[in-house]
Amino acid sequence: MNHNVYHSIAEKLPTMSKSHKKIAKFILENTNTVPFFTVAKMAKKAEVSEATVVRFAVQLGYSGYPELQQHMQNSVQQQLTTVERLQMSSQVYEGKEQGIYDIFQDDIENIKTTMGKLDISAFNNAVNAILNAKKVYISANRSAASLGVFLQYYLNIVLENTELIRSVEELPEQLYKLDSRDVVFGISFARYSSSTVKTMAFAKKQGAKTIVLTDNLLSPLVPNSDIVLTAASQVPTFIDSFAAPLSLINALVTHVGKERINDVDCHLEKMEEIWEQLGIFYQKGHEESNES
Amino acid sequence: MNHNVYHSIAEKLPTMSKSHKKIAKFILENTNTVPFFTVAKMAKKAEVSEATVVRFAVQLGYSGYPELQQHMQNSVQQQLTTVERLQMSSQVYEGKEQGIYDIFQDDIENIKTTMGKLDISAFNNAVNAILNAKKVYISANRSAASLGVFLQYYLNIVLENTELIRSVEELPEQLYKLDSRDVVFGISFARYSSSTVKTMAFAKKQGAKTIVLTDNLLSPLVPNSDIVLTAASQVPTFIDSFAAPLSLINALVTHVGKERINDVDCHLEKMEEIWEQLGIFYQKGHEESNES
DNA sequence: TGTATAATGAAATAAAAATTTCATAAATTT
DNA sequence: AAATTTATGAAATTTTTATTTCATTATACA
Repeated sequence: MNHNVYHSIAEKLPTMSKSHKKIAKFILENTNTVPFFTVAKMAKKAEVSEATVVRFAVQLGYSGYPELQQHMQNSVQQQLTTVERLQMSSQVYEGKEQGIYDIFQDDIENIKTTMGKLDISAFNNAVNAILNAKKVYISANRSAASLGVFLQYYLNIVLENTELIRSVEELPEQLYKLDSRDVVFGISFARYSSSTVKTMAFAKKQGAKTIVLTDNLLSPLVPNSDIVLTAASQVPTFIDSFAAPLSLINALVTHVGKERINDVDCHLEKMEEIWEQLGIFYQKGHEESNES
Repeated sequence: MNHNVYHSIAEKLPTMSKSHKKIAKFILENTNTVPFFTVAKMAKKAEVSEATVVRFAVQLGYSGYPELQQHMQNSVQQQLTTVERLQMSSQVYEGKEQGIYDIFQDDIENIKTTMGKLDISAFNNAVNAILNAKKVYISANRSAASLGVFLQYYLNIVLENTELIRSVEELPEQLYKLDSRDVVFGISFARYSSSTVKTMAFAKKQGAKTIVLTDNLLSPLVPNSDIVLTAASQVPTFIDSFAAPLSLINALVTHVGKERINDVDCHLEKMEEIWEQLGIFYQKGHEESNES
């Protein structure tokens, strides 16, 4: 168990006193700044006395505050060296860790590539098309379904008119009344799902506005689309990496949301009420209520 | 005016005395550790006296060593808190394009942060737990459902024993026979879904191995989990950004897959056949076959 | 509800860190 | 090379920071 400072704090959190919890919480929420704090500053920020801060450190098993601080500082230093090492990259790593970090590194590259190749006018067209749509249908299958779920969830919060199509089978019922005021958004990446390809072809034929998110312009989705967005998804393994496409979807949803800022605020408030009534989101304080 | 401490040190280096050069050089070569040093440590490391270290700080224009230290610490914090700064400052984006790129940039930062903070042993434990599981259940709701869908899709290709639980309602039927050889994988981020929290609490009580992917150690999922993985998801908008968590899931699936390399190959071959028969994936040449 | 126990903060004390002093040793100038 | 200036380190001093004490408040227990 290579428990670092923060893990051990988090672990002991439940058994801590009120003030100690305040300190623990503050530390865990500010891991980047806290290692620099003196006892006095820590006490002030966490709204407890200096004595309590010292007792906190001792209770965690350290000889005093300086020792706790030392451990937190090491954590920051490690963090930086890890990132730096990776930035420099090219260095050969030993063992398993290499592979883990490589995947993150690949995703960063994918996002950079996506950013670099982004067609801003296509992006803006997509935002406008979505904003003006009567209804937005999203077609995404297989692994890309995850992207579809994400896009649908947030677009629906903003627009309240978004639906997810999971396969061609359920397509006809949903889409037979499709017209030019609707938008169909297709998402598919290499080993393109034939279901999504067919859906887009159908949508196009019906005269709907079609947007696709895919990996490149050779994708079979392209011929049937009015607006093409591309995102990099290459990693040298058997899976697709969707970090970059997801980031692009983030940007898309954010910009649609920005245009609809007032509507969204209003809608979010309504949603808040409903969520609260249904207990959709976890609330502090209710935590131990159903335990012995 | 963007002169930070290190720039001004580098600038004045040529005019410095012997001992001061020693200090300056040491600082510039150890920007990550030096901000934590006391005068004494600094003196020892740079092989000069404490008095000289103090004089060095004064000569640079600071009131004393603590002020120099303060500036160096700010530098470290800035490195780490691009994301936080954005949240604080809530600067209004000017040009639209900048806003688009900022989102990608934030996601890159999120991935870097996630990478830096990754607990490798927790990661390896998660991989092993999944590999040894009789069955893997994934609990993910709301926006995090997208991550759940992705994880389930790929884990199922590798292991053939993965199921997605979408809400507590369908929980009892799936989980009543849960035992210690099963793994339950919970995914939830700020505004934690109470459904997922409850599911994890139940799983833990039943004695299953629990893994969670969440944003930090204060998450309500943590108390009910054996293995905790954290990923950054902060962007200064109304949505959660899942690029970093997704990247972490990529890494996880890849590593599980690597361990099962032979099984996976074999399984993928079988899947290929099935996919081909069902026409799941798009094939060149067949594209217009069922059109016009 | 009263009692025992634990937790807390203000202030005193101890410890550590930074700064200054001063004698000495390098440079620099003539 | 001698005189002057400048830089340096050991030790003393000052300042800052951490810890302990003790009276008070909050919490748990019976």
